Amino acid sequence: MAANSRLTIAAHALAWLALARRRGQEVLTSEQVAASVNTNPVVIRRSLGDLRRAGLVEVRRGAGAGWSLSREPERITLLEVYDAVDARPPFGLHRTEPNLECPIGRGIRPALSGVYGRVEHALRQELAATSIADVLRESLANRQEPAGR
Amino acid sequence: MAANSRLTIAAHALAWLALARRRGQEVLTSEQVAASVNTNPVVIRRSLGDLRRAGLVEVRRGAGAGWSLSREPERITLLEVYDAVDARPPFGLHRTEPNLECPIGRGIRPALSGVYGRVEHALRQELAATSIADVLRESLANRQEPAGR
DNA sequence: CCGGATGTAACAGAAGCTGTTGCGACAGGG
DNA sequence: CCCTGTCGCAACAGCTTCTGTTACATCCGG
Repeated sequence: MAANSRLTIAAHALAWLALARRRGQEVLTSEQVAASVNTNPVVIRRSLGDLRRAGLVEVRRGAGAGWSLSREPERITLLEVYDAVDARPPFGLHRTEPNLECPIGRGIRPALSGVYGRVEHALRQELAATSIADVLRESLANRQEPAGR
Repeated sequence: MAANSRLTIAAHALAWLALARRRGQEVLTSEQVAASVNTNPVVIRRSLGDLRRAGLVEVRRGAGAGWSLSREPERITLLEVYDAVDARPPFGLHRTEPNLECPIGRGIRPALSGVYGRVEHALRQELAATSIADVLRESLANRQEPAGR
């Protein structure tokens, strides 16, 4: 499973920030977020750094520093997160140029680019339909009760 | 560009087989296909082997061996090719389990699975809308004339 | 049988992602 | 003014995946 988990990590961090905000805690440190995602704080700083450059979160430095959402979670879509983390597109073209002497080799790349463009568009539409608030709500609805307690 | 070019390679090979069939040449060797894709014949055999297991192409062994389409290119969709080559899904979940003590960590995975499932569904619908015959037609339409001749 | 082509294993190189360490930069509090 | 906690970022290792390559066994039409 070496697939892209960047979008997952970023969405997790944002949902956690959204929940903290709702609970009245304005900022979280990268270490606090990392504790929930179960990874290294530097990984979280990298991810939140992408989101900061995209204007989705804000950071305060110095003592008492931490991260907070730039706007309400209802107005942050997964599409924005997807663009912010710069995930790799699902399909790539030939990594070496096809043989241009061949009629297929000559025209296949624009042909597939068209198809892949439509796929990407459909993917983006789906991501745009879900907000961080939706993710947060779904997460809270889906949490199972602790097994034996 | 380490992205998945498997679908691209397979679609290229199939379009080439479709064109050869239209021209009256029933079978092509992996070497002939590799010459158009501009890669190693073993790469093509791997790819076409996937397609053979999915029933999209047939292979004849022995002398005069080679590959041919199992059915008309109009009836082979890119979705079938996608399933045959077993490309990786665009998004992956956490590679380490999130912290289950945290309300987000507990419910985020099913929440994101739902979103990712909808994305995958949209992607599949787009791929199902394009056939190898479409790819062939688009390729022939898009080939640019040789620069100076 | 022979020859040409496939099937498949094994390996190397390149690239990407994650995790980790280390250190400089920054700012609020004492 | 310094101290301390936190971020920013570079660098590196480990892992995995993908592609390309070589090598060799297997198959089967002529």
